Amino acid sequence: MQPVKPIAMQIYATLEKAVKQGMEELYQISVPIVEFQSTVKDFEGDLTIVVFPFLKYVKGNPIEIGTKLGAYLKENIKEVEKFNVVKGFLNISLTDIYYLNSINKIRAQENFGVKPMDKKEKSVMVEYSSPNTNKPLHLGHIRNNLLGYSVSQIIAATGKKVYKTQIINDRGIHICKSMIAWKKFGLGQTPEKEGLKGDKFVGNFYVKFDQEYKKEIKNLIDSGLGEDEAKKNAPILLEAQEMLRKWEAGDKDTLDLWKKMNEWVYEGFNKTYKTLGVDFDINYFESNTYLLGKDIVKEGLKKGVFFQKSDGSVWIDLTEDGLDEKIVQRSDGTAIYMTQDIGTAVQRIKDYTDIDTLVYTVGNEQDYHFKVLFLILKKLGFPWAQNLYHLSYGMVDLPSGKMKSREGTVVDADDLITEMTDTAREISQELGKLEGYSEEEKEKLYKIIGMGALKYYILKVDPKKRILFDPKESIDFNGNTGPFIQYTYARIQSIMRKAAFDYDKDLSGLTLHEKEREIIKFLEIFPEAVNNAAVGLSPAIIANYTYDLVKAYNSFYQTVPILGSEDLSEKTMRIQISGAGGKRF
RNA sequence: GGCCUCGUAGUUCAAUGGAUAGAGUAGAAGUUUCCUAAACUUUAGAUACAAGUUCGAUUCUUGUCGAGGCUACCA
Repeated sequence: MQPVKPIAMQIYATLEKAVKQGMEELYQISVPIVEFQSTVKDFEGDLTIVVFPFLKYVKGNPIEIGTKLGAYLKENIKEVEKFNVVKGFLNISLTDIYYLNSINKIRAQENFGVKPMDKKEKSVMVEYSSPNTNKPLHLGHIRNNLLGYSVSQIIAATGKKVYKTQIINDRGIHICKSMIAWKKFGLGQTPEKEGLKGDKFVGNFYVKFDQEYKKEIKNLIDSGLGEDEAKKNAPILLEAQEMLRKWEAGDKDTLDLWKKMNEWVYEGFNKTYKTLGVDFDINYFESNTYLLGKDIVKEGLKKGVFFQKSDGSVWIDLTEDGLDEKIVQRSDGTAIYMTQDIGTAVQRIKDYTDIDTLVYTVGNEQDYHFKVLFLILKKLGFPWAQNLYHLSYGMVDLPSGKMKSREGTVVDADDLITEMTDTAREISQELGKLEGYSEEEKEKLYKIIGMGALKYYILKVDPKKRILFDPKESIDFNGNTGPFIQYTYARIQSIMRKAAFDYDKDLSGLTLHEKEREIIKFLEIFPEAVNNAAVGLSPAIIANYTYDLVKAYNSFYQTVPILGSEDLSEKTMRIQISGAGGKRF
């Protein structure tokens, strides 16, 4: 697995310059780009220069060109120890001294040398989660939350300030349904009295509403009504709609109940967020934003970006961009989802003048919506409109098929978290790994391990791909998993505790094991991996990178025999490597 | 119908246009005087199909087949 190929980064610039100069001297041509890649195992060398592209500029045999170039590099660059040429590939071996210097430089750098993506230093706002307040979080939210939070962390690691936000869908018919059901069937009940998490408590009433609604429909049909008529005229639905009208009119009792039920839900959400390890800097509530955007529509109409149909509805024509016409305001003058999103984006830039980039973590079923949204904002002429990103992710499938709340095939977030922790407990006890810890410490560790497994399992997959999630079998603790990485990390820490050594020892004269060089190569490209992940909005890049590094480390310590304390050379080097790598897992 | 995304070992996932397509797991065979064996080593196993561009294609283009999504005056 090589999402980012291990290439000795620190010598890049030197080599690139030398190659260009070499081609100039040898063939009197200038090559604009030098292509590097890591040398494939089975061939000797650390990094490889691809000669083929040079054939565009100079006629000749790639092997001959490679050989001459290799000789030139060996002559002029002291870090080049030797070289060989296979077909059009010039493989270069670097000296141990180079790696030793490199690891020292890496150690000295803050954050392992991760550089900001660009120098503008504007901040970024990342939106994720965006739940409805009528039911608990599920597996889909877990992928959303982990992706959004992880991307926030990655961008922050590149030196930018990140604002994490969620937009909470706290208004609308769905919450009114829960409210009506509570009034009818649960008056006086509270989550505390029932011993339930607040979101579960409210979600149960949503389910109850649906049951009652179905019952009423059936009764109406039995009394001779058509199905569509019955669906529209079920008394409990009419009550919910009436409640929504009251809410919009600002009726005090309705608002009080609404606030109370939402508070219960938030309390439940916050517990889940805390366990997942995600948090937010700002919350936006739809009850505050759902009227936004209308003034912008008015302005856009004036500018001619939008047009009005005879019934008064407002549209934008995107046929030139290969899309359709899209409505942005209803004929009765009210806002729709799109209007609201336009307004909210503008509002966010107003609220936080230091941001110029918005990232939306939303499932790929809304690809079209965001394509349109971004296009509209561009046409409206906002300068930041070119920095809008939809972090689109695939659905989470179950072995039984798609998750459908109506069919009861939803995996509840809290249940899943509990199950992961339980599995971690079982396996740990079976292996007897945690003897000597207190019960409290053990429980804490089970949670860390279980959540590590879940997070890694979700994040290692390319966001845009669907995930097949088998709660029983898919989550493993062996192999390419979170616990495997955690375990390696723990071992590295253990070395750090046991071995004392001198970081400033003169390292000249040491020789390196082949696998040590491999590990150093990974450390060298760590900044690149982070930046790639930030640009691609893909934690999977870092997950896979980390796994490769950990695997290289494991392979190393199994291969190289432990030396006596009198022979510090190899041991010291190894400890330095693990020290540098340790902090980042 | 139109548009978008995805098709890689039995299975779950990798691979800036580069060399012999990598890992985990499941299968077969091994390793423990060793910083914690949740490990390591060996072995078998795949690019849906067909054209095209290229020195070179899992990657880019087109078509076919298959899976999913979007195509609301819902959010």
